[in-house]
Amino acid sequence: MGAPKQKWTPEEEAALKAGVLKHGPGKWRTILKDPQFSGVLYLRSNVDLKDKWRNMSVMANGWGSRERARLALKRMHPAPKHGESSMALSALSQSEDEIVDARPLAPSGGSSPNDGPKRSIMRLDNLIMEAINNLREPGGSNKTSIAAYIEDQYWAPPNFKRILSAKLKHLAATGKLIKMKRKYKIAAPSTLSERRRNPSIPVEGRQRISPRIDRDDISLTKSQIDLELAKMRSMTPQEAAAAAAQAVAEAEAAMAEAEEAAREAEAAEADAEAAQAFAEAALKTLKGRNTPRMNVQMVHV
DNA sequence: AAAGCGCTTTAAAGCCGACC
DNA sequence: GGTCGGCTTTAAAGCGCTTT
Repeated sequence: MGAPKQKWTPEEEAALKAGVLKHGPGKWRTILKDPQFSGVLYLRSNVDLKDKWRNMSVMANGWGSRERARLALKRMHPAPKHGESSMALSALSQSEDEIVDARPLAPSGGSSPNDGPKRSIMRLDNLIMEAINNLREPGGSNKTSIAAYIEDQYWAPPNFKRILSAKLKHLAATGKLIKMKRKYKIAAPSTLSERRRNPSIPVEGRQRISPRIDRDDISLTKSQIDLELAKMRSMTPQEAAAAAAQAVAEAEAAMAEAEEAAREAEAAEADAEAAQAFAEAALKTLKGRNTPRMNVQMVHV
């Protein structure tokens, strides 16, 4: 790894958001060539834009930073002491495990995801095995076909592909699946069939689950993004360019205000509680000042 | 050109022993 | 018992290469 990390500045992030609003996600080269954004993004490649957008999307889907997780944890379990922290974490991970592997995937056949306890506990591990089993593809099934099968049979969360990738990687690493040329085969079918006969057999021990997955219903939703993109598409190129430029300017101004608010909060650190209340109040003020479009963009400021 | 994947870097958090 | 400092672990973020 030769090149040092090049951290994204708020201006670059704002330009990226505006570029995606104007051209749509996936048009990274187009965004880079756009003179409106090239001045800010001249240090970035199309791949940089793709990666950053992926990370930002992850944040928007609720895969928050550790800071957010830590704050949430503090609110749930205020200042766990030495020796108590493991208890608090285990309680948290338990609920998350239920949510992550169980909640998002429920049968789609007209029934709601809350269709009763017997089908509420469906683990992604089992679904992957089921998909590979039922697809019966020679040489195994690739991630796309597995995802297609599960999405066809069950309701999947917006970030399902990413969850699936991580899970496939984990299963391959633990030897439950064999990966060959991007295709996955079940390594130990006997174990699976035994588990089917006796569903009480745990698939595996409690996994450490990231807190981000169960928050895909907060902040920016896909429908909101689609709505905004549809609005942009209905505009003339001039209107779109003007709106994007305004978005960049508003985002920069909002971020400057947020930074100022943070500085003021730090100055009030004599009382941590008071500082936190101040930051939240400042955030509300910022959100209130922005247009509806900006509210979408500023969700995870 | 875009997407996917795997790796490294970095920073924060946790752990633990030494010291007062 | 409390705290300080060093070490380890973990996960986000960024980069490079490969595949589609």
